[in-house]
Amino acid sequence: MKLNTKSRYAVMALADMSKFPLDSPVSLRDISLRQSISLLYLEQIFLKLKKNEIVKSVRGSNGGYVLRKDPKNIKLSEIFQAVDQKVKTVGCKKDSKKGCNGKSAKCITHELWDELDLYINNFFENKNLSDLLMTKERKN
Amino acid sequence: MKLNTKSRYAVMALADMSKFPLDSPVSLRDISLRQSISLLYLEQIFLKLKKNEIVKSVRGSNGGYVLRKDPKNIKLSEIFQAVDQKVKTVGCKKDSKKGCNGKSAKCITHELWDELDLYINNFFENKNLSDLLMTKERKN
DNA sequence: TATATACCCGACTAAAATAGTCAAGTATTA
DNA sequence: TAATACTTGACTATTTTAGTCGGGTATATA
Ligand code: FES
Ligand code: FES
Repeated sequence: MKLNTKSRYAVMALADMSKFPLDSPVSLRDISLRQSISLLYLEQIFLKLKKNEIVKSVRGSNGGYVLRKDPKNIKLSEIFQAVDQKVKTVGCKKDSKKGCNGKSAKCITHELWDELDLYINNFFENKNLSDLLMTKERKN
Repeated sequence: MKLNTKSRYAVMALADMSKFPLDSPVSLRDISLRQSISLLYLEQIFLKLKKNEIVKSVRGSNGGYVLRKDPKNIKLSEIFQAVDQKVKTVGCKKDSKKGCNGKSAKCITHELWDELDLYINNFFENKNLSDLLMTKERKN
């Protein structure tokens, strides 16, 4: 049960952005430097964030990315979905009628993992970007 | 954010066991057949469960494994810990003072991931083996 | 006491996922 | 027109996962 860097960086980068005036573009280069994330990797991530309409891009010199919504309204679940990093706790195909064992019924633990899935997603559903910022004394 | 088979199988196998008389040994071969889990993989898993005193072994013909405690008292967190599959949400070393970026301070998202870590572990802490069994109508 | 059953244990490996990099662009502004 | 910054697809090294393999040892029962 591990969180991957793609999700972690996506949130980190967006959190970085939301500390700056929301209407002026923030360049990936700056985020890369401040947060020590590979620029090329960030580009890959932001392409997805853009496609999923979480940010919009401003090309050219002095360009960068701009948040499309107030940080208060950007839920972590949206971000995760955008970089398509889903929570996967069950062993079986989610829609299939078959179990993880190939048998026709769901296995004895299926319900448990399903519950865990919901539980975790609930966390992401109830957290937004601005929650990250209102902790006491944040710099860097 | 994905659950691996080791943890999933460990819980599945123990849940299987706890449906049988608790004092007579259950062989891995039987579990393997009922739950469609590779026997050799199960052996690997049970070695750890044994070392961590969740089960004890009975060697020889008619042998198998026996739960060391009532299923009611076996928390999922114990099982996960036994097969050493930890939850890892932060990018940094947990005890280190350094951040995931190599800098001297923790990153802007650290607190969030730490909270998530606690949140997930809380789930495992509050579930035990017997919770898996009391759902209506369980066979296979 | 022979034989089958079942646990014991370390080492090994194929395949998949992760965490990036690279190359070759295009658009915009100063 | 030079510099900045986004765009996109393909590629790759490394790590992790999900097992397998081989060669044991202990015990029950026929
Ligand atoms: S996890 Fe869905 S059937 Fe086993
Ligand atoms: S996750 Fe701990 S410092 Fe970034």
